Amino acid sequence: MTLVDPVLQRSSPVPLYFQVAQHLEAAIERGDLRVGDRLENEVTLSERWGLSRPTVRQAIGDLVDKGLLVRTRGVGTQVVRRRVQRQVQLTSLFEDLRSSGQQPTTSVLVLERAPADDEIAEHLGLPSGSEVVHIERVRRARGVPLAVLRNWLPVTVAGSIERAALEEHGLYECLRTVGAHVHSAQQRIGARAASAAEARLLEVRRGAPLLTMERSASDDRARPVEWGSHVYDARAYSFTVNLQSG
Amino acid sequence: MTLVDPVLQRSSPVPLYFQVAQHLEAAIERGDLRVGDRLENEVTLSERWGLSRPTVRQAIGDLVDKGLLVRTRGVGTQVVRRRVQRQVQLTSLFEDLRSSGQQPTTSVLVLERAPADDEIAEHLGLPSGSEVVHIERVRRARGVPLAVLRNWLPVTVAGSIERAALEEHGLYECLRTVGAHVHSAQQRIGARAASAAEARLLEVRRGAPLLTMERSASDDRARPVEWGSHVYDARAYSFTVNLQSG
DNA sequence: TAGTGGTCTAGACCACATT
DNA sequence: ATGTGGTCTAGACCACTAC
Repeated sequence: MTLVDPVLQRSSPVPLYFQVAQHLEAAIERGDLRVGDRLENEVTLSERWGLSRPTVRQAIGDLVDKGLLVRTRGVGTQVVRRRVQRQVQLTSLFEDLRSSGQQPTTSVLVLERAPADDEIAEHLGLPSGSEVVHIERVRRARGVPLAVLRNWLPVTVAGSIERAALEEHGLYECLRTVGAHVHSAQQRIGARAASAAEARLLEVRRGAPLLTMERSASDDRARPVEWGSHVYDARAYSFTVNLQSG
Repeated sequence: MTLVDPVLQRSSPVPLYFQVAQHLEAAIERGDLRVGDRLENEVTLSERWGLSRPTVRQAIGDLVDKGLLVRTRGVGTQVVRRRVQRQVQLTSLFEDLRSSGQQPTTSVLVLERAPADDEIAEHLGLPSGSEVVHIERVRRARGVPLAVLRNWLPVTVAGSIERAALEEHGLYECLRTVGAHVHSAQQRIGARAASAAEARLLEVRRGAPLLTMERSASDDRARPVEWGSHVYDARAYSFTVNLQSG
């Protein structure tokens, strides 16, 4: 037995199944349970830990959903991955530089209220011509521009966002501090040649390959929160997408 | 009450919670339940349908995971989306043409066994120089080439794949018929300028923007199944990525 | 205060994979 | 034949939201 029993706190507000899931996830992360290892069966675990089987099952089920475990009827439960993978990650020179201690920067070109044109209004589910917050930013590393980020948000959501916050933190971080929680987003990733204006902003030649991303984001009541249209220098950025059971 | 009761078949091998989930999903899809509508509470539903509350809860939970419903404690369960969204979808001229009745084609340039170079061997978790299956295909619509798809697979997985199958069906479809089930995949999406060779194959000018995708796929025991490196004409393809609770 | 979902129990029987 | 996960029941109490 390499798996230590969890220390369960029944008085804690943290649900028991969650405590168990955290314990198992930590054991996998630490390497106590390795890829390919089998867990003991659910009945044995629940008896040893003094829990009902459904409670243990819920914990295991959560880790299955996270992609760390697989259950096979008649066989058992096995570890298949050591770490949780994020669904989508923008792997960028910008983040690499930040984590390696260098200081990339974000400068805000535009932060204004303006009437929405038809396309923006449609994306945000607002009447055409409604006032919206329009943000335009440039990301630079060592002074070299790498990305141009353009966003439009309902005034009700982003009316109080400040320029200084946007230069220090990501947009979603700013939205959280204002109480807007993004629940789901749809992104469209493509590529195209740089227009003259984009080439000027990004200091690349006209026609250079750019990675593009358009995004619609909504809160948990399906209300539109943000629409964005971003372009990235293709040499500096790529997207990583992780899929399961496809 | 706009929601019709489900017809439950207790003798069916289909689980009750799944029958309920299908019934709710169909009602949402049909529009009987619209975005914003609230379900009756779980206790009432389970009593009316002659099921235990956990069974009804599991059905609702599955649709929450699919992103169709949201549950809020003290409030209730609401519809937030009408259709299930696929996690990642390659939206392409190719698929558009197929669904509009036109006939796009896939031609197999290469289907061979060859020793893996270091990079391929690493991606497939094999010793360097191991024999692998190497596939190279071109996708065309109306005779115009739109994508070049290059894949490498372990011989144990793809040893019996045939040229004709690859010209008729997608790679993953072929893998399923051979008993290889892809469980998870990691994709890296980027952009770059077309090399001379790529420009020739895709009939674009050298330096034209291409959308690129590299993919590692594994089965449910975390064994590598496939590694692929694809390039797409950026005018014809884009990726759609759907995120939740991010 | 009333009503909702969130958590938990202690069983039961079944389907499937392995031996 | 055995052991595993898959499904299901009939309750219980709690935490949160809205009024």
